[in-house]
Amino acid sequence: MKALIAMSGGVDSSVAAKLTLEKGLECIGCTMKLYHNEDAGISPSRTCCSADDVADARSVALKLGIPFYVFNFTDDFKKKVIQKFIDSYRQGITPNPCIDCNRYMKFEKLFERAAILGCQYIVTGHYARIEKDGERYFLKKALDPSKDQSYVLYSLTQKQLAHILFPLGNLPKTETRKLAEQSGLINAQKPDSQDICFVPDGDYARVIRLHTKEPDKPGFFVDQEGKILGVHKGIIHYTVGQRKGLGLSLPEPLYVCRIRPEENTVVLGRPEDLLSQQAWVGDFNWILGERPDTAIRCQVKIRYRQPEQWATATPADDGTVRLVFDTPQRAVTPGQAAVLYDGDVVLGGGTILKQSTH
RNA sequence: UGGGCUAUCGCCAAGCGGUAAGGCACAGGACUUUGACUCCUGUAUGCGCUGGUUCGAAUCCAGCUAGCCCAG
Repeated sequence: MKALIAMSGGVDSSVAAKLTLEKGLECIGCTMKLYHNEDAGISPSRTCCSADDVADARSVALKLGIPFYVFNFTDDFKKKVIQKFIDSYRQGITPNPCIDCNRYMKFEKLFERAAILGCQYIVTGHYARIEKDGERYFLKKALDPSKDQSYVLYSLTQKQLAHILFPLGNLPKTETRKLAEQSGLINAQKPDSQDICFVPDGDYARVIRLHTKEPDKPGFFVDQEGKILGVHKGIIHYTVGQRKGLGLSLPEPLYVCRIRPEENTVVLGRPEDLLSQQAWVGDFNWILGERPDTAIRCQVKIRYRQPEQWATATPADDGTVRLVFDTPQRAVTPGQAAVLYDGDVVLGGGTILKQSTH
């Protein structure tokens, strides 16, 4: 049995490779080159993170004695992830590029390469579990709840799950580092990755500007009644729930409640104005492959790193799902993923289309 | 031009003779494989200007300057 290991150069995927090897599978290591430095507004000559990350991955592969390849996915990444990221912000919605990267790069493009290389499995360093029950595969949360990444994997299908291994699903992060340490892996103490990979300095608006070549389009901040409160820098700079960076000094902090691209306005309000009882979710993937006939009770995660909330989910004929939360939720944000759970099991997920106060 | 009021950090604003609260904004950090939220830390040797009274003044007094409101 052969496995293709997606190695980012970080400690997690490195240990995943090691564990897969120890399991007796024939391993091939690889790193996806996803973007050029110019796409991220970094000097082409500068050997930034991505180049170093490839070097780390290569070093680990060498240490483990497995072949190592670099796949150039820059064209697809630009089309499927960066462009969607940009389009989303310009439409006033807030994308989660990591989810798209998983969906289109790791579990689509990489699957094609795995097939070509004769690999039955794709291995990644995600903290999540896959369990088989009869003919069905269940995607479950990681054993270590603090590192659980099942949220970003909701788009996986039965077909994909049958060919994926998550060796870290049962490990606490500390254990992963310990294993890396014991194996003498170069990146055992490397900090966890964070921020958007193609936005190294956190200034995502700069990257959007870089690609669109368009200047910011200032507009008005308005309150709930439509009264003008000030001037904003352009809607791409804001997201629902945002408080900081508005540049307004008012008697109390205000938050972004909604973004209206058609008017180029940003609506501000108080914390209570951010609450939503309902949300509609589109582009929905039911992991087991079939949509429930009736409404179901479940727990829902409406953003990464936020505890699940009880809700009733009603699937509609058009493929969307309506969520009614037991408790109104703060800053339900269009563009973010809503992922449904039944305990540890991921039922499915999709993209939040809109929310409603009542 | 007469009469009245007000002048404290980028914005709002406490202070009322005893040695500059607080909120917003901003900066840095923590958290984090998205954006946010949240949390922590920091931020006026100086209170429109110039003098005076006092052991001591943002706080009292005088003049000046600026803005606002009534008269005109």
